[in-house]
Amino acid sequence: MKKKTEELIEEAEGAVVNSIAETMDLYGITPTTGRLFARMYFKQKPMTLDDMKEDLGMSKPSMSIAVRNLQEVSIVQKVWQRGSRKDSFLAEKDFFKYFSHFFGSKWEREAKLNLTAIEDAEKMLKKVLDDEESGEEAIKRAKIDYEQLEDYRKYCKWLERLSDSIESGEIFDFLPVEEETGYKKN
Amino acid sequence: MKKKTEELIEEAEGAVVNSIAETMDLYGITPTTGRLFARMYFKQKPMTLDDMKEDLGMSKPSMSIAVRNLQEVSIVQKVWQRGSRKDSFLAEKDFFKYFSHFFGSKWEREAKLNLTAIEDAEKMLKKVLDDEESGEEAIKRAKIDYEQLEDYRKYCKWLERLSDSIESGEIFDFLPVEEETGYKKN
DNA sequence: CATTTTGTTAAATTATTTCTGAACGTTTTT
DNA sequence: AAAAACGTTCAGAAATAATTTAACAAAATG
Repeated sequence: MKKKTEELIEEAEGAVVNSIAETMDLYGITPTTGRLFARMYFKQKPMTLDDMKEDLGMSKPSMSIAVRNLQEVSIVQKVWQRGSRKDSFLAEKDFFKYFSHFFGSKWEREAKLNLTAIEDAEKMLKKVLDDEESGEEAIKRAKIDYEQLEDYRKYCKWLERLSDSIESGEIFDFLPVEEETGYKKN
Repeated sequence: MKKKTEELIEEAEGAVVNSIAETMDLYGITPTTGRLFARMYFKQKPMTLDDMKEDLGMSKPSMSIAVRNLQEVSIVQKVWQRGSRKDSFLAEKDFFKYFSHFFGSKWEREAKLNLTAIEDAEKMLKKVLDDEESGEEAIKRAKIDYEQLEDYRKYCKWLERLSDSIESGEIFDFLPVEEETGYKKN
């Protein structure tokens, strides 16, 4: 029954593949990109575009795009394979690194984007506040907005620091990876 | 020039609205849902569906769905307004709470989903490993998968703890919200 | 240097999602 | 109790996004 056990393994992997793809979907990763990563996660050797194509039963351009998406969030790496002149790719197996890369880069980008928008907005609001001809209502509204944005700015700054401490691994000092389940340190 | 200052304020808010909507999009929040939240963020009073409809220039069903999405991640709340029998909604202005609710619930869901998939998969893999008739190759593969899944499980457990410490606010002990920029504590 | 291999881009098709007006069921008002 | 107001569901239309085939450009081979 060699066939049976192979099937069982495939089914086991399949369950996790579905789950990983579904959860990645929660964060805006498109389904096939998610599925590709999950499949790669179970491979012990680097995959070429042709491998992926065959594995997922999809076209090569689709795989090209999907793998690029994964590279962009640094959870898949291009590796060099002697002998083959095809590009080869390897998935990140350490989910802690996965987490760091994925959220680290997203938060960093989020913070940067919003900080510049906040700067722009605050400049305009200052103009309103400094303008003699601004109406009372406008002044009031501008003031409220400005203060709110200052709070928002603090959050963005915090996000940046969070991002740093994620990428540096510092966060694992605060929240260590426990060795085994069932034990509690305190 | 009262008109001018109003416009300037609108432009200021608009810049941040765009930025917020764009970053929410990064995490799988649909554009109009993101835009709705961002607009609500700048309102000092609760909004009704009709307010939203007018504010975004969209249909009421769209607003109904969008606001439901926002409620689901706990960044918008239904509030009671005396006098009106329409439902009123208020956006979360504290982005730290926003962060907690948003990622807290997502991570929790992610962990739960994957943990059950891992359990299922491990059961199947055990069957393969215990089966006398399993081929050598199958055994090897099952073993590797099993060990990998154990690592993955540790990550999911960690995610659960992270989620807890986020929702409890404990994380702010580790990474405090700094009062002002430019100062460093150490 | 011509030929083959490989990865990406472009255009067209297909599938999916989003949006709206209409219909519906509930609740409130009169 | 009838009428009006309100929020949601539904079906179809419109807009987006994903996928594929075909064409292309770059690089390696012989």
